[in-house]
Amino acid sequence: MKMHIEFRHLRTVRAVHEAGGVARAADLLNTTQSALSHQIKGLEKQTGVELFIRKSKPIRLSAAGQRLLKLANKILPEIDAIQSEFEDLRSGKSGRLHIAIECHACFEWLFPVLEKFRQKWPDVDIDIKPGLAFEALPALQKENVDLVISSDPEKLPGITFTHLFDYKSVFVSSAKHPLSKKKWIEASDFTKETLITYPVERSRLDVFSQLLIPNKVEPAQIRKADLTSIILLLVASDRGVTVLPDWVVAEIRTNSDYSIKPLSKKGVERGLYAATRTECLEKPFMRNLIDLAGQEAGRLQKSLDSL
Amino acid sequence: MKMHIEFRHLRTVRAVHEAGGVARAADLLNTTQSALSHQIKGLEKQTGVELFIRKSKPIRLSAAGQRLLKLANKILPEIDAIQSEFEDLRSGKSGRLHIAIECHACFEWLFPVLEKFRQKWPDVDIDIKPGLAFEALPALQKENVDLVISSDPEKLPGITFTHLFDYKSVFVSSAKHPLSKKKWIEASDFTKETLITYPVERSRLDVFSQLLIPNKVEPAQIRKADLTSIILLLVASDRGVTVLPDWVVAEIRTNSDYSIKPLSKKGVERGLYAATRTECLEKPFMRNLIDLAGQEAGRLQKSLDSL
DNA sequence: TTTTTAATATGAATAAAATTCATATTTTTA
DNA sequence: TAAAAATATGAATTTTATTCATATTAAAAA
Repeated sequence: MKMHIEFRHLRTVRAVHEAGGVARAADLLNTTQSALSHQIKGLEKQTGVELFIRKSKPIRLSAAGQRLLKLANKILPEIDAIQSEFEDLRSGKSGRLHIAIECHACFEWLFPVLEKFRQKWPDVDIDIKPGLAFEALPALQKENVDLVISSDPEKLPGITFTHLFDYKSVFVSSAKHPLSKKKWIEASDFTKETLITYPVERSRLDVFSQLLIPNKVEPAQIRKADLTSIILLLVASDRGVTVLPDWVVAEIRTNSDYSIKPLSKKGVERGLYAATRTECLEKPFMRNLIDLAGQEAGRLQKSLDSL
Repeated sequence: MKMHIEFRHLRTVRAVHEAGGVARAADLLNTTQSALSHQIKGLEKQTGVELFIRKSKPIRLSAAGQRLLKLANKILPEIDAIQSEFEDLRSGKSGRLHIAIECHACFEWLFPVLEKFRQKWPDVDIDIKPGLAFEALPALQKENVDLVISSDPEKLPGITFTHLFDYKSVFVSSAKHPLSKKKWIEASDFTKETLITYPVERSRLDVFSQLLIPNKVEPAQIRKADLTSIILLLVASDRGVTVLPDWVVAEIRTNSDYSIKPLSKKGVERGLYAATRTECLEKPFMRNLIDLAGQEAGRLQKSLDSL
């Protein structure tokens, strides 16, 4: 008295209808006539309703049975569909790729990479999660995101950092700016300057973490801007100076309005990494994304060298 | 490796989501935490997909798990619905009432009965099956129909005939017709007449089965018409004569255009029966229909007597 | 941190259920 | 009416699901 309607029953009802009889349905379902007979009997007992008309010999569906058939035809394709979705997931054709970015400027090179990726893996659910730049790595561990772009590799259990490329952080000012006379820029040079940065915590800005904080220097003023193009516009009109990755400023290298100088005598060089859960590196689309990122990095590098 | 997705799994996924955790879901489903844990594990093995994120402690649905939840929310209400439909069927609140009518004129009194019935049993699927007047009883046995209105009760296994009412077959002609002079009409009176009948086999027309065939009389001409009102129209304009049940002609009794006479000296009296499969008499709606038919018959009888 | 507590996982035993086999019964057809 | 086809049934068997006892793991508290 506890049995429920199960998918098995729906399949049986459908098969009996389509094959026209229990015996033929049994062939269709690779089972025995007896099994189906017991099954139907059990279902009828459970529901308390006659599903088949037994007075005719290949048995036919009763009105109630037809109602059940209707349900079967509605429901069974749905699980077939989800099974095949799961098959895509398992084979790595589809999946989730939710990304957190620690480094704000990275949008610049990430978007073209994602555009290529999207065309190749249309079934992968791509998203960029805003607002968790600081807790990006815990979020990665907790499977809230699947990929973190970071400059600070750490030893974390279950997390793998894949090196993408290296870049230099460079100082940018207007060509008219007094500091443009110098060969390189030191921390102390910022004391009297307005520094324009992305609106994120200092710890995530190379100019602070690599230069100003270690040297305990505070700029005269700090001004924040979202977009790289706006930062550059402000710099061009001499409202302040900034520090950006070299591949960001590649496009303005030939522009005589700007002056670009290394930070400190030996330069500030940093690496960029893709952090993923180690097991996710198995997934073809994940490896492919990291490959594409590496290729894009190579392209950027070449465009820098050629200038 | 052969297990399928089952309703059980959908219920579990839904419960784990709603209760927020396996242990609480187990309470909800009146089972143990262990059972659900094994269940989930089996399902994940089957689909090859991680349905839950286990790194957080009340475990959460993964992207794939959410897909499954969506399916569960779509499918589970559907079986709940069908279960309650079946419950209605079992309790006799709903059901199928497909009717075959052997006697063509019976539409006249059946329609008002069905109208009352329909209001009382809105969930019963009523239909009148045309075209199987002759094989009505076999169709009843084979469960193609559920009720047959018949004048010829037979002893058949599994079939019960319930008497509804008796009626007389009466002769109708125009008032100007020569036969309207007679006290009653005999078979031989038809020899020179045009007889107007419903378009069905002779065996199903009382005038033939009860009078003309036994007396081996053939009318001069036969003309067929579908509707009682058309037959009466033709009779009024003296295009022929007809034979109808007394309750059909009740409404024209007071109309001086018509003459109504008994068939033969002692009259042709017949019974009308509701034939059903014996087990269907258990169903409340079936008994009620037969009751309603009896009441309607009583009403007809009264309207005859009062004239 | 370390400890404690809550939540989930697991293996073996048990319980439940579905399927098969052999055969009986019923319906249809020749 | 017999033969053939289709379905039903009971008991044995196999498969599957659940429980129990306990281990493991993640989160919360100290």
